[in-house]
Amino acid sequence: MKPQRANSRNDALIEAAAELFASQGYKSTSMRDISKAVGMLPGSIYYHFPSKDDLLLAIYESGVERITETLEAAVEPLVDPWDRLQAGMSAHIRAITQESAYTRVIFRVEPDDVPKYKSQLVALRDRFEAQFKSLVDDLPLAPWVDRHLLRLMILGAGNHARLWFSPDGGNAPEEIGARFCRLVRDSICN
Amino acid sequence: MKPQRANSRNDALIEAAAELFASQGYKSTSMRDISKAVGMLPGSIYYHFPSKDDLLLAIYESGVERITETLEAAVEPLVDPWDRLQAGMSAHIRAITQESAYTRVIFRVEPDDVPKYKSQLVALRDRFEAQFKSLVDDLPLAPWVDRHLLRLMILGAGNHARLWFSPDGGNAPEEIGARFCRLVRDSICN
Amino acid sequence: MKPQRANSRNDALIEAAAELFASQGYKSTSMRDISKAVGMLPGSIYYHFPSKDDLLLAIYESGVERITETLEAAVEPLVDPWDRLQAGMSAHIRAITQESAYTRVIFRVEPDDVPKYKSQLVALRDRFEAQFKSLVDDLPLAPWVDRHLLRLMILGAGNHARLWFSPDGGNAPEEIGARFCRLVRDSICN
Amino acid sequence: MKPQRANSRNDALIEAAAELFASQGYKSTSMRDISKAVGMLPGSIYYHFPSKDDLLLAIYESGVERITETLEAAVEPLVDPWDRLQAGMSAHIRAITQESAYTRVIFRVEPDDVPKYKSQLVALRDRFEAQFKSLVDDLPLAPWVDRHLLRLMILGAGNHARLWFSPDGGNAPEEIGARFCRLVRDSICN
DNA sequence: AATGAATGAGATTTCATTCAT
DNA sequence: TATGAATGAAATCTCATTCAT
Repeated sequence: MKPQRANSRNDALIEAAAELFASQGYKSTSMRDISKAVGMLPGSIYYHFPSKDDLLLAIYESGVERITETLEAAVEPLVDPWDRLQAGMSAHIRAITQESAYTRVIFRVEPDDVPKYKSQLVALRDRFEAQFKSLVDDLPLAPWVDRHLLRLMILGAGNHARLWFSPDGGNAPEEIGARFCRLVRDSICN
Repeated sequence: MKPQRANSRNDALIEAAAELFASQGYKSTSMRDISKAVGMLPGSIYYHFPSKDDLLLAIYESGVERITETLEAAVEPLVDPWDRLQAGMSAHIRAITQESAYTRVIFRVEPDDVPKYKSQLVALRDRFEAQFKSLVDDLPLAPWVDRHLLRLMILGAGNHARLWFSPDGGNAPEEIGARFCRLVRDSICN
Repeated sequence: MKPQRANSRNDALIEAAAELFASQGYKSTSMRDISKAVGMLPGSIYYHFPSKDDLLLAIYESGVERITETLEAAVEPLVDPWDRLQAGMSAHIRAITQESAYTRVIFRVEPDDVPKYKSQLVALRDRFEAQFKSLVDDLPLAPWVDRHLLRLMILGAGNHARLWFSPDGGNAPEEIGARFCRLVRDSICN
Repeated sequence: MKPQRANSRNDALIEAAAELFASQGYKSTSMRDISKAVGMLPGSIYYHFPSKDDLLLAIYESGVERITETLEAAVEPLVDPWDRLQAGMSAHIRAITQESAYTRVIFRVEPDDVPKYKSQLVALRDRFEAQFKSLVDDLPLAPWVDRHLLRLMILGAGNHARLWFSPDGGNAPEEIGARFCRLVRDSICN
């Protein structure tokens, strides 16, 4: 059984691409940028991936796999629905702000940017968002609450963190997740 | 009394560009696309705008002007802080989903896409977000509430609507705004 | 008799163009540059000149007229052939370095830049250079001297001043002309 | 032992560009012209040089290297200062009129044409001109002679040859150099 | 005499991709 | 596995020029 050695360049490549896609966007990142970051020539990338679009697809897939696993792992040991939601929100924010570039790419690059794989990318995003469905569905909520909209609000709030979160100053993702959760949960009125 | 006719082509141009930037993104929209949409040759655009970047900046400026005015108009006649927040959220969602392309561009195109004007674009985004600050600051809230984070949650929830809102099926922006507001305001626990 | 009023804009135009051609070169100067310098729109230039090439031709013609007149005026009152040469060299250097842009254009812009008028531009240059022919022919020279080559040396030395002459520091054109002349005339050996 | 074959296309490219810059000027030569001359597509040039400006800089550098080496080689075996000057002038004229296009470019294309590299181009020109300094400084001259001006005269005379030299009719560069030198050296008066 | 708007050709450059080695 | 060289299409932008008003 061959060790993962063969994939080592492959991994470096996809990782460098993820970093660049996450920070500059998909269209603004050229194959040359990626090749430079990983110390190859542009043409060499095509030994590993058939096209730039496929590179993105691979990153999306890796990213979603990671974020869903992370989320599942964070939520699984907990029982109380609110605890589970809070853990989920924290994991979401962490993934979007601190975790590897893979997860950041998912929210930085829009499926529209890659018509060829648009449906796949949308499906991958959905796969991630679906995890929140059960978290919200399990909550004991007042009957008037629109669970669908609640889920969208939570996701929006989390995704938005990508734009304002700063790792240095202030709070850790877990604290932000907790606070978000409490804002949603408790009556905030005076 | 000569009407603003002279500007009519200019307006058509910027509007077509806004529409394309909003739907395809900045990088994916070529000057050729824009020129075709408005019935010019690509080079002719440069009579009106010195560069593609400047075109985007103009759209951002127009867009922020519009959205801030819309928001101000929606909020101004109201007195009760929660009513004002709800009106603001509704206006936000409407601007992002239904209103002219100008406002949609602001949330579709990221400042990173245009390094030359990044700081200006960030400042324009900030100008819009600042409007929510007073709306949130005026709310009568429990002392434990982090108003800063509350504002970010509201903005995130609103911006996210861009990705899931469908004009045909379902609710109008105003209804979504109202529901979002209630989710935030009331205790949702059972 | 109509006053020169009608030509006033025309003159400003040609002068601005000369200034730009002299400092940036012909190809590097756009009609827009010229129009901006004179406070017109690019299209308006075409009321005065049928094309950019014609503008250059007019400048060349004006320039040669001026420089030949200046040279003639400098030389005419003198009788001694060496005095006349010295005066001619001084006038040449002054024209190339200090005088109006018209004369500077002649040596900055090469006929090759304007195929359409190449022969005319060459002829105009020649017209100027021809003036030196008689100056050199009148010199009392040793029989071994190649007057043709002497003229070319003198012209080359003078034209080259365009590249190193500095109006602030150092000598006036007249002093340079005198020194050049003496270098040629006197035995310079020790 | 592999020969420099890898560079052969590169050399062809730079050589073709030099030929075109020398004959048509920098601005009048398009990348398309160059690519056609060397049998590539325009975009392919950018594999070898990052920009047209860099192409010119490379040519300037090669050209100055060649001309300085040629000049040094011509002068080095000689001892008598006047012999050395004569050899230098001959080499200069040959380089400017007959030698490869590289050297002709240096005097055809002005640093002003490439603002980005203006200072470098000026420095390269200066490097060449500096060689004449020692040639002139070593001459046994009458005390009244301005060696600085003498050098400028010699350089001007030589550079000017670019405009009138004809390889077919008349004299070889060496003969012109010799005659120029004698004009400068001997008293030319009758 | 000049403007405002546009044209059409062409400029430089970028970029994903290919392919022989 | 990767390189070196190139392709071909398309991108942004420039520019001399035109023309109705």
